[in-house]
Amino acid sequence: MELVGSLVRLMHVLQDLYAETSRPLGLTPQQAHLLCVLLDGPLGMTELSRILSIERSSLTSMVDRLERRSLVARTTDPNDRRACQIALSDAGSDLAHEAHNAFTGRISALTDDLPATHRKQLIAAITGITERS
Amino acid sequence: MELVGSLVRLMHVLQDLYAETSRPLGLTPQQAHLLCVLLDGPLGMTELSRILSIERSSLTSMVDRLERRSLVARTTDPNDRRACQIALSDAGSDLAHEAHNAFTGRISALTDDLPATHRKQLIAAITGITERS
DNA sequence: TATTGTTATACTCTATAACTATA
DNA sequence: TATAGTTATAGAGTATAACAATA
Repeated sequence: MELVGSLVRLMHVLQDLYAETSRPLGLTPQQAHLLCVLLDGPLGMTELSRILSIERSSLTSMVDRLERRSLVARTTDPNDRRACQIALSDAGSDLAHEAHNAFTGRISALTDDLPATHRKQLIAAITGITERS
Repeated sequence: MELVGSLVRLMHVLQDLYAETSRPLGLTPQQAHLLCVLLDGPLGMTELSRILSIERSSLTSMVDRLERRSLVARTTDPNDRRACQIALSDAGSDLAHEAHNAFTGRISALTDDLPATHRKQLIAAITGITERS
């Protein structure tokens, strides 16, 4: 099954690229991921932990570190006094956009020579894989 | 550029799957990766750190932990008294095969409904991407 | 001098278990 | 009772800088 090997190699290549791209921005890959997820809007801890596939207690310390750097802020949820919403600060939003653009640029450079038809097929195949997981 | 988003999602899906598969074997994803790399034969620290994309000092502690569990062993390099070779023990080899088979099974399950022609195209496209990195 | 690998140190990531406050 | 989030703790991953031994 050569496809499996290809996918695993691709995962590692993208992981390395993600790490190399995050580092010069002063972010770990996990921090970059968190910030980019928040680009779609604030989220509660439970929802964010689900999206990032980490325990809530692990997320607490990640958010602590990012909040100390004023990249995110916890705000209270008016509808549920137990809950909080994690939102990007202005600086966090800028950095998240910067990271997102950097990733996009780096990955585009790997794929920009694919003809449009192959590109469409590739998107369809990958989407099929990720939707089954 | 929708392709970039697809690739990033794929990376995260595969990372999660890799972690979920490693855990019940008592391995972190990084440890599983290390053991699987050694399936092709013993390697020196510098070469192994290059393959895993981590610093040699980080690798030292990883190998320490695996050696404490008797999954790998350091052997001296007869040609260079500075160097060592990291090799799988019998138990480490068994576990590496088990991990490899588990990954293969899980990823196959995501891709086994692709027709052979699409599969070939997908392998070609992915190989093109990874070879450029 | 250059290379191989290690040590020391400091952070970060992560999970488990126990906890508080609110629903 | 159940859920949202935190705290405490422990272990693992990682990088940087300095080092020892050998090439």
